[in-house]
Amino acid sequence: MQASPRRQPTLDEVAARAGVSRTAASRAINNNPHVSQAKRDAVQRAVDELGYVPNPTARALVTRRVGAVVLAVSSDEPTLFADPFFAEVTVGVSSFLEQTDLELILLLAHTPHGRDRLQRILSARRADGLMLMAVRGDDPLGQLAERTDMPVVFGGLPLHSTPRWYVDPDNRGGGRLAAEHLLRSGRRRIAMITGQVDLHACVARELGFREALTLAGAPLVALEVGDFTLPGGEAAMERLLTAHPDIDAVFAAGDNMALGALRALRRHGRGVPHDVALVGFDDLAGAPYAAPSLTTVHQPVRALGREMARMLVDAIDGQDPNPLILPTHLTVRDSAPEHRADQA
Amino acid sequence: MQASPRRQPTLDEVAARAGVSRTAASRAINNNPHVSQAKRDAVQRAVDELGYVPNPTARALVTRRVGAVVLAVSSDEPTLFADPFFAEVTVGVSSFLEQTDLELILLLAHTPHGRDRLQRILSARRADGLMLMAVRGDDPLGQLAERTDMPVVFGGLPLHSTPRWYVDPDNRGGGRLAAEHLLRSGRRRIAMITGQVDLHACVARELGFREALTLAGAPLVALEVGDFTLPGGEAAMERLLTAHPDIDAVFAAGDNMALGALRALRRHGRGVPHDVALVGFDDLAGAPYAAPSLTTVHQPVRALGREMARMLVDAIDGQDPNPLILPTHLTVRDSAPEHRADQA
DNA sequence: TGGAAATATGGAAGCGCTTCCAGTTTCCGG
DNA sequence: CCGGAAACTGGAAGCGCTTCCATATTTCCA
Repeated sequence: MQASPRRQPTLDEVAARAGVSRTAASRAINNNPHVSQAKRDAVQRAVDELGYVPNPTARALVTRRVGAVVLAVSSDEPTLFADPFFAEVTVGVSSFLEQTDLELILLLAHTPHGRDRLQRILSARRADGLMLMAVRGDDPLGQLAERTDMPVVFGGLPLHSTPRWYVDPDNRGGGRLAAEHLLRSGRRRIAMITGQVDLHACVARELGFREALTLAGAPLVALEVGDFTLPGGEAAMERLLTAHPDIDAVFAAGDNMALGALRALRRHGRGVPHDVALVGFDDLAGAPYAAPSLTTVHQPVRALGREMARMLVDAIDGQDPNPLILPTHLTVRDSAPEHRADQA
Repeated sequence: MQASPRRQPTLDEVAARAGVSRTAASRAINNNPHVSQAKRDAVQRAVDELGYVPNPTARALVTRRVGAVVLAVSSDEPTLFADPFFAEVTVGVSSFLEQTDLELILLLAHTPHGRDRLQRILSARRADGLMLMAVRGDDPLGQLAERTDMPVVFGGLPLHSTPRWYVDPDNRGGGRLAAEHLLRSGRRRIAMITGQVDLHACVARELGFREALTLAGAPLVALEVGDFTLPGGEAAMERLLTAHPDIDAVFAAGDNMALGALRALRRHGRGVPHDVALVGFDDLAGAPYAAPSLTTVHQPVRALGREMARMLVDAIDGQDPNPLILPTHLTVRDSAPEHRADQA
């Protein structure tokens, strides 16, 4: 390995030094079988001596493989990505890609201009594949993704269609778990705080939640809409408490909203879980640290990212991986214990 | 704009259609002055009709500009990036890059293999510039970054050297603010929870904190080491309470650690702020939602990312931007109010 | 009105790599 | 010792774009 030479050595120089043709050098470097061991060794030596590193751009030009994938998060508020949820997904994606030689291009498209950029990236084939997170019902990204011939993996289903490749947590099942748990612990005046209503995840969580309530013959006393943020959850809880002061349980479709709700409950002097039991969704890192610690539906966020990446890589390799639903489970903590008596 | 043609049109086809040479077409597209308006228009028309999008790879091959920058976060635990802090920085970076036509390559280098990848990216010039976050004292990335001839912007100073380009919050000043606040509110038995000791940010925060204590003639009763995580802060607080049950104030060098500490304090029945006042650092989104809400040193995290990106772009453009220290300020909330009496 | 200066133009040479294709060599069984 | 299969080898043709350079064309002022 040389100490940063002024100019990167090229394949030609490697070939010359190794005393082989450029073709042979290229083959040796790419493990193409049509080279003798002798040349292979000679090339290897030359590579080491020169500190040669193939120019990915030149390679991409001819192979038509860029060696990069895009993870796009579309939202109106730039803040969305700051949600630990996305960070965790990103970690998952990245941890899988680390095993490949694909790079991760992160695209936070929160303006029309940002979406244009994604559009351009797609039409210019600046990436080999695309992961799309949490597409809203009216998001043009959905159709945009359908039109490209680049493999696209959805993280979370879009609202109105079922794409070929997606990874989705079992939102419906998770919603059901939350309801069953609250019912089991004796709650009957149950409300819910959902997220953006045009997000499949919210619809599914609500659906599952309602399902279980209906099965038990319990009503959903009220439904308020938040936006997956702490202040959003807080405001929704405020509205809930104003309109229905007698509720004894709340299911928030996201931990952040649950944490926001917790604050509103605290301010209103409602004891959690004594007066009101609270269940979140996500099981983010902060959930055990809330006061009281948050009972929540756990979804494997990092695995979600990892599997999205794996699926995309498979798709790029010309396979046709199966869509994936990841299991959720309930993590019981203090904000909604098994039995009401535990806390009363 | 065509409906996704089987093959992307090339510059040659645009030129042919516009009835000009390829050279002229290229110039028209790149706003090179050496083209007549007439040809410019003709080319524009052809571009529109064909839905032509320049091939960035081919362009990069000749211009030697890749059109991408790397944001690298190096750490042993893959979890680090999941810290809302980094997510927020990323949002800042991304929001600036959105105005340019640079792409953001995210590299979470938490294994030796990950660092190799970064190394390869640098030597293969797969990016035009590099942003490096929170480099630890012994991190090989530091030297690696010095050896490359690609512009490198540091987010947070490295421990032992002062790079040419960096953006750093005023950690020392922030530490000072925390100490002054605690002293002002009448605390005297003060401890600190720092992060990794080979991180410049921690050293600087501690330095500032100690400075202000010394100036007031107050001792630093104890110092425990955490790792910027919730459990890390919790454990550090446990140790603190065991060894020094009489402390009446704690400064945690990060909000996550402060939140962890809060839990330990709660478990030990210590009232916050009545028995122990708690000050964090960062002012993450969750700080106002803790119970009690967290007094903390605010640092402009998103601005940090934005300025890193701006600085890098300037550096890539051949300018020599000045390093930047961003101001911090104290956000007073309930965990450490102005006056002890407020809460007693 | 005559050129010098300014402006426009396109041919051709690459950027660094992969890969087709047409040979050349090597290896064996007959 | 021969012929064909199998294994190598390297020349050359691009991938799609920018840009140098030499050549037109126009402009403008003395």
